[in-house]
Amino acid sequence: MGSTSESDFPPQFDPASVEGAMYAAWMAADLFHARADRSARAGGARAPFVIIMPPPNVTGVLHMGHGLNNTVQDVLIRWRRMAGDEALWVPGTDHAGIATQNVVEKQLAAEGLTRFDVGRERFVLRTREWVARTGGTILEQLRAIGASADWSRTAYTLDPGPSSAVMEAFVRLHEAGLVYRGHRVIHWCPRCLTSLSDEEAEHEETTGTLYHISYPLAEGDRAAANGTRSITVATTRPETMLGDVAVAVHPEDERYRHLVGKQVVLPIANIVIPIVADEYTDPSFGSGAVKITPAHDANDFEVGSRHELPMPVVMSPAGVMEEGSGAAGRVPGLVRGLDRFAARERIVEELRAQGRLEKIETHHHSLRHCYRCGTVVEPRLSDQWFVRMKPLAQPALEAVRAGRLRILPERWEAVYVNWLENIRDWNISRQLWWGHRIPVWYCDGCGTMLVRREAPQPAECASCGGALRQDEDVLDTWFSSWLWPFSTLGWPRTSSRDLAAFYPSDVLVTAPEILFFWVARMVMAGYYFMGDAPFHTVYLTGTARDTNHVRMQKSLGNGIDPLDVVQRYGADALRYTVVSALGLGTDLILDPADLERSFAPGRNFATKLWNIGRFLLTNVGSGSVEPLSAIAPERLTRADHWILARLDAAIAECDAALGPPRPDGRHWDPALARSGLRLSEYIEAARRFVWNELADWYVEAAKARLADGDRDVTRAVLVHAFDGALRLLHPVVPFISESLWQRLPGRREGELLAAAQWPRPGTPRPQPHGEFELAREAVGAIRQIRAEYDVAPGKSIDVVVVPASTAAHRVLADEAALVGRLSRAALRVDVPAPAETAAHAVLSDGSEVIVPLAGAIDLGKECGKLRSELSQLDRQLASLRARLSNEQFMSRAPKNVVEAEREKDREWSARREQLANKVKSLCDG
RNA sequence: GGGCGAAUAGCUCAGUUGGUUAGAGCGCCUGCCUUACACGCAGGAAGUCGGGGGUUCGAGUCCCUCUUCGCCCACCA
Repeated sequence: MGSTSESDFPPQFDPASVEGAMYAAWMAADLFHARADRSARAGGARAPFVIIMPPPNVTGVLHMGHGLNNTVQDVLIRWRRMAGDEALWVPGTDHAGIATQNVVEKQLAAEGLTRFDVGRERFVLRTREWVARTGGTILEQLRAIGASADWSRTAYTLDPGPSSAVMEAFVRLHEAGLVYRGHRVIHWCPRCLTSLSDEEAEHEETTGTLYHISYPLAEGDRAAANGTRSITVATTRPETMLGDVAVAVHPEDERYRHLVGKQVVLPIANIVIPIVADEYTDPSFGSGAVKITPAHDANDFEVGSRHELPMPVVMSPAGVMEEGSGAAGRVPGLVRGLDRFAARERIVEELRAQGRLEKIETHHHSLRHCYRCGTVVEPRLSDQWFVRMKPLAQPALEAVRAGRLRILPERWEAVYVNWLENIRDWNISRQLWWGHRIPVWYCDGCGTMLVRREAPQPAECASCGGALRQDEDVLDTWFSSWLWPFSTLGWPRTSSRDLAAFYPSDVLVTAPEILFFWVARMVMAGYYFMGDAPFHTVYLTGTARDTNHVRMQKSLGNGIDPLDVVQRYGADALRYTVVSALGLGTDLILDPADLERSFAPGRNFATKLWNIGRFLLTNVGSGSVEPLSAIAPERLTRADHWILARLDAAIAECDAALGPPRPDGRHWDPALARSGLRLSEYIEAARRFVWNELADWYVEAAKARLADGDRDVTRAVLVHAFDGALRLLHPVVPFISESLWQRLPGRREGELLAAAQWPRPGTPRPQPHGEFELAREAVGAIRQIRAEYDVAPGKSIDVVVVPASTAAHRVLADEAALVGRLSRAALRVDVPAPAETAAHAVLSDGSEVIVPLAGAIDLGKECGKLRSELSQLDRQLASLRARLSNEQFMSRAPKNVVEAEREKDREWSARREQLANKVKSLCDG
């Protein structure tokens, strides 16, 4: 590093040969490691800036969603690190209960085994080994995209620290009465063989069938029922009728009032059940009578409880028809042993045969599915552990309402609030083997229940000395996740320095899908256990989708492997492409079939940046460069002032787009709460500066001056401007920017851009740098004329400029050489021009550009062009003047708007006059 | 069923509290290997801002309505 010879500079950046070494250099400098003692909260001098990484599944592999998400986090962390914060990005992985267990079960299935064949202990061991072997791959992959996380703090949900946090949280909540054992109907996945939380049972619209079945009145009741022989119920799940314990009608439904208290015979099962009245029944739906199956429907469970009805379970955990608890004699041989869906068909057949099937209609409704495997969820009566959520939700709601916590894009705040307002208790026990085992023991002898957090497990019952048996279940994966913002920092050890120095964190970057699963629960846990929200900002990213806007998914084969992109175009190209496409709240649309095109923006930019550096560094050379501060302002040219002003503007735009890193105080100022985190705007401002301003104009202007002008000043300005650009760009394109920055003259040994200071605007430019704009405009006008009249690119032409004012005269005369060079023209100022054999253009200040092109000018065409320009200007002027002479506009519009319109009027008038004169002399003569 | 959001150039998106002639990237057309870059340079074409109505001196921006997409939530069997 540090050399600037041509041989170091192939025309294209070679990411493969640079990225690994660069990452190693950052690691060697320990740049990503945050120190608690430097945090202002622990006596240090720096504001902490903390991001807790959403822990990917430990066995996962990197996909585009991770690429997007972690790029955003890395950009923010690198930005704040440069800005002088003690920046901490905590990485980690999640044991992912069901997901991981499913994978290992699949491996077993390939060997013809189930987890029950190998037993709990060996299964857990095997899973642990597999995780040890393949886990953590994803964290390695994050390094490949440049993630600057603090790897010394890498956490894993099953590590001792986070595990003790889980036990501590469970026990504390239990002591507070917020964790309890509940007996009720929950969502059950017959494939995963576990209960699920409400959030894990996802709705999906489906077209189903509504079966109308007639239940005959019991023999003794027929006479008393005024001739009514049967009652019809409607159901989408006939197989559950075997578990029916009643038929319910609305208490005020005149059609059925006389039947309440009578009994019907449940077909197929041939059991007598009562007709009850319950307000739950909707008289307008179906027949107005509903079958009640308390063990297989959450609503029916409520009805059953109210009427103290039995609750027979007619299905096995795997969804096979069987006589479970309280269901003796209810499941006939006809369906026994059949899967629930096969049983449905068989029962429908049988009902039809018995003449009990009255009607079949299609019915649109939504069914719950397991979020891990997609299986239709079966409501099932069972005993589970729950967390009482209402008390926890209150502070989490308050946080958003009071502006202590903001969610971007803002519209998600309403979703968050709505969920918390209607929150229901959280089922946290899972009938799995992979996870944190519930710290509860039961004594079979005396029935005592023991809830313990201590590591040595209790051996025998304290009251009767009987043997203790630990609860078989594990906790929901999300029960460890919701503690993540503080369990990773050492909680519950209150002596943890990290906890004091880095909690609460700042920004949480994640996908909207887990707003409820994770984000809202983290806020609740933060308030309950730490007394403070875990972060002040939630940034919800969009989703990676293909060109048909279908979410990228491994199973659909429409994914993009970020590592593939890194290999082809480099990590910077990947990151730039992602960031530049990341408008707040917009999805990332990429074409998996055309990586070339999808990542062209990033690849093109990387090459361009590299070549700007290539030119600039080889021309500046390795000799010492004066710092800009040592150069007297009068030595600077218009172009120098201009590019320095543009740099300041770019810095200001980047800062504005990134926004305030944290609220000022405990609450977000409503005026600022929605600002910032506009990553695409930030990178666009930086791109525009380095490409469209520095490269397109200043570097071009500098070529001549490097050859025969004031070399030292030009070199100083080039280096200063490029240094500023690289600093602004570094968070997005860390590898290429660092690689170039290392070659800038004046670097001290070992100095790294990744640790360099984020740029600040310089002092305001003392000279009117805006004058350079007139020169740029002249260049543009001449280029336009050249293209229009097909002047050969190599051919130099004569150009005359007639300035509109003495100020314009001064500027254009000074810059004539530059304008000439940039437009391949011999430029003279203020010489009367030949009228007819020339092409004409009028600049915005009214100055006129005249290009004599003997023999090439089609006067008719030229006049047509000028006339159309004139008439367009006239139209605009007319509407402008209408506005200016409109009383209401003049009295109601704000002063600055009126003033701007007046200024516009002056400029346009000057230009209009010039144009009109030109048309008159050229065309009307 | 309830709630929310979106509709701007061929594609993906910007357009700040209503106020210049609605922008960018990719794609397209024309011409250029101008000794940093063809992954580039220069020039250019392309939008009745989804339809209709309204408020206003002024509407892509605010209101109503229709159409079409998307998202979240939901115990009507």
